[in-house]
Order: sequence, then C-alpha cells, then structure tokens
Amino acid sequence: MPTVSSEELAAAAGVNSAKLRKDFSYLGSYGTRGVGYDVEYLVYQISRELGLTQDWPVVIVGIGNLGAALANYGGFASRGFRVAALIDADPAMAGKPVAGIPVQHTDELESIIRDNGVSIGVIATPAGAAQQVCDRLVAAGVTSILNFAPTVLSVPDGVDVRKVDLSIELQILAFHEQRKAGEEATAGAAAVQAAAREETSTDQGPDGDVPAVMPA
Amino acid sequence: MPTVSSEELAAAAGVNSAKLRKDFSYLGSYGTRGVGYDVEYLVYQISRELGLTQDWPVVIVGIGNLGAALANYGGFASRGFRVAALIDADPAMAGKPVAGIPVQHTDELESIIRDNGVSIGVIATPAGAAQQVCDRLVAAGVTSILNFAPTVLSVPDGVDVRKVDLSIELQILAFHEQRKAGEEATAGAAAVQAAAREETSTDQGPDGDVPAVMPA
DNA sequence: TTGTGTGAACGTTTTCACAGCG
DNA sequence: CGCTGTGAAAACGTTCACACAA
Repeated sequence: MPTVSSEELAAAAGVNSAKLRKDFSYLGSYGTRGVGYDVEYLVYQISRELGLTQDWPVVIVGIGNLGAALANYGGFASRGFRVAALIDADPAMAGKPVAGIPVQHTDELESIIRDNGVSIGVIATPAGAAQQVCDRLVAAGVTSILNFAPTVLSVPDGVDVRKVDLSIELQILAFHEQRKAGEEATAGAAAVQAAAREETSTDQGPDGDVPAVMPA
Repeated sequence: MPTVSSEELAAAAGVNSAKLRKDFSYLGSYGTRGVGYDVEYLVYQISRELGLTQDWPVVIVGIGNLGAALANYGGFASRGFRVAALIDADPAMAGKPVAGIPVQHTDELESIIRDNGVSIGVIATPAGAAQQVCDRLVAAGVTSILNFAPTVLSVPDGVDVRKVDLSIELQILAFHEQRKAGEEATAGAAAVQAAAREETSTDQGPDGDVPAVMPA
C-alpha cells in the first residue's frame, strides 16, 4: 500500500477525515490532491516531527518489578529511546544484569547522567525515594522526568514532569462498568449523554476520555 | 481542615476556580455558599460517583515483571480494586506466591472469572498471547479489559478496552525536550504557540496534553 | 460578607463544504 | 474526476461576572 487517503486513515484512527487533513496540514503539505498521502514519506515526516528519528538516552532509577519491566519493554527501542543505564539503591543489585544491562549503584547517578548526556530520567522507585532521586537527576542535568512513583514531584522551572498512575486507567474502566450496571436508574441531564457517548466508542486510548470530574 | 473553597481546590489542582465549581455542579449542589465544600462529604460524593466505594475484583493475566509490579502496586486497594487472582501460562509459576497471592495456571481462567464474578481483566502478557487471552476473558464474562500488551485488541460490542502504552508518556517528554532544544529555529504559526503553552504548565498528568498530531 | 452556582461571553476545536490541483 | 488543503460555520469547553444563599 504505497498511498493512503485521509478517509482511510481517519477510519482506521476513528476520527473525522477533515480533522485528520487539518492536523496534517500543520506539518506541511505532504499529500497529493486526487491521490492521497505517500505512506513512506508521511511516516517519515511524522516521525521526524515527533522526535522519533532522534536518539534519546534515558536512565531508569529503581529496578524493582516495574523498573525491570520497563527495561525489558520492547517499545522503547523502536521509538528512539535507548536505555543508557539502570540505577538502583540496593548494593546487592549492583552488577546484576537486567534486560542485558548491568544495574549500577545510585552513587554513580551523577556521573552516568553527565557521561551519557542523558536528559530524560524515569523514576520507578518507591514513593519515599522519588523526590530525592528527582532532585539528584535534576541537579545532574536531567530536564524531563517520567514518574511512576505515587508522589507529586516538585521541580524547578524548565523541568518537565509526567506522572503515570497505573491505577487511573483501571478506575476509568470501573467507572464505565458501574455505568453499564446502573444504566436506566439515573436519567437525563445533557452531561450524562456526553459520558454515555464514550461507551459506544471503539477508542482504546487514554485520549479523548473523560472530563476531569464526571457528571451524575 | 473541615471545609475547603473552590479557590483553594483549584489552586491545588492547577485549574481555574470557575471550572472546578462548574464541574462539581454536575454532581449536585454539595457546597455551602459563603463557606465552601465540606471536605468529608465532598470526598464521599466524588468517590461514590467515580465508583470508588464499590469493590471491584480484577484478575491479572501474565505474571512477568509487569504483572508482578501491578500485583504489588499499592494504589489498587485504596481505590476499591481487589486482585482476585493472578494467572500465568507458565506451569512453573503455578502456586508460586506473588504479592502474597498464589499464581494460578491459565487452565483455571474461566472458573476463576465465574467464581469471583470478575468483570475487569488486566492483560500483561507478551503481545502474541494477548488476543487469545482477551477472547477467553470475554467469553468467560469479562466486560472491561486493561491491556498493557503492545497490540490492539478486537472485542465484541459492549466490551471496553483501554490500552496502556508505557512508551507514550516518554515520547511526549521527548517531544517537548526536542522543542526545548530547537526553540528559536522554527518560527511562528499560531499552532506552535498552542504547543509552547504546554511547556510553561505545572501539570503532571496525562490530561490536557498534546494534540493528536503536533504542528511544526 | 463570603463563596457557591450558573447564565452569558468568549476562545478554541471540530466539522462542513468547496475551490483548486494533479 | 478524486482527494487535498483550507476558509467559514457550527459546536464545544472555559472563563467571567454576578445574583443569591448562608
């Protein structure tokens, strides 16, 4: 399939073709009228725009089950992420290979960051250690942090933090599940219909979701 | 702190107080004019609305690093989730306790679902096994699935699927990181400014994020 | 007097619809 | 003729601002 139309892509993505074309238009005019988009060229342009063509060294701090799962996660490499180092506070872990990479002790944190030019750090430590690890990462030059620990981190301006809470997605499912059960009971307001719309959708993603606070 | 104002809550959440009041108003009139919201009452009302007051038995299928991390994750219990069973295809895992719960073999899947009245399943298997596990879960009566495997699952109508891709958040960080670097280079369009706004935000969540396709 | 609850104003995003290019 | 690219219109979500209740 060398070429694809906005209509086909939109159907696959579950959105309106006009939206898709408008979105693409912000990147430039990469389509051909009467034909569609050249798949390979489009993929390249989007990849470049999203930064997938760059090499991003990342460090993972906290090599418990979650840290190990992340280290083993196949999706990283294909998106330009390279696990530069695994760091853990437990001296017993030091030297032990996880996903083929030897774990290093927290003492090395600063030198690892500097030597590898790491600007993105992943925190998978227990909640208690997260802020301290975060501070050290930032001091060593990390400017983007992905936080899996159940704490809100405070960071200086210019540093980005994104917090991932593994239970939030479950909670959204439970919310819909609850609604499936008590359908007919709670009637009417307009807002309820907005929520109900979700249930019919074929979307599988954490986008286009649920309002911050959900109506009755 | 028995009472809290919309202003205080809004500041804590990083939103506008009017939005917060409007959102709350969809749940009912739980505040007191001139005073604010009764904290305990508000927490209860929101919890009930979100389904946190219910008990949700869940099964986790695929007890590798990620499955084990999920089983150990503290955030579930506090939100009404109860891990009813851990299931893995590896016979060597059977009986081994993870997070205090003995792992059961995939053969038991159907009976576990039925005996525990499970309606929510978590898939943490390799990609290759995900669809098959999904089909069995659905056939056994599960109507909501949280999928950590890097595959899009197909399910019949009436079943909700949410896919969690651990690398997406990293990618968003990398996107902003890229932008931090090449700031002045790419100038102008209105859409760029919309993106830039994000960088100043103190938001740490996967909400209020990034358009589906990002402008140059 | 303070702070909620909410119509009305505003800004943004999505969709429509079609001119124009290949 | 088909499908992109895009102004203009419609829909939507957020914020303002104030009447009113405690």
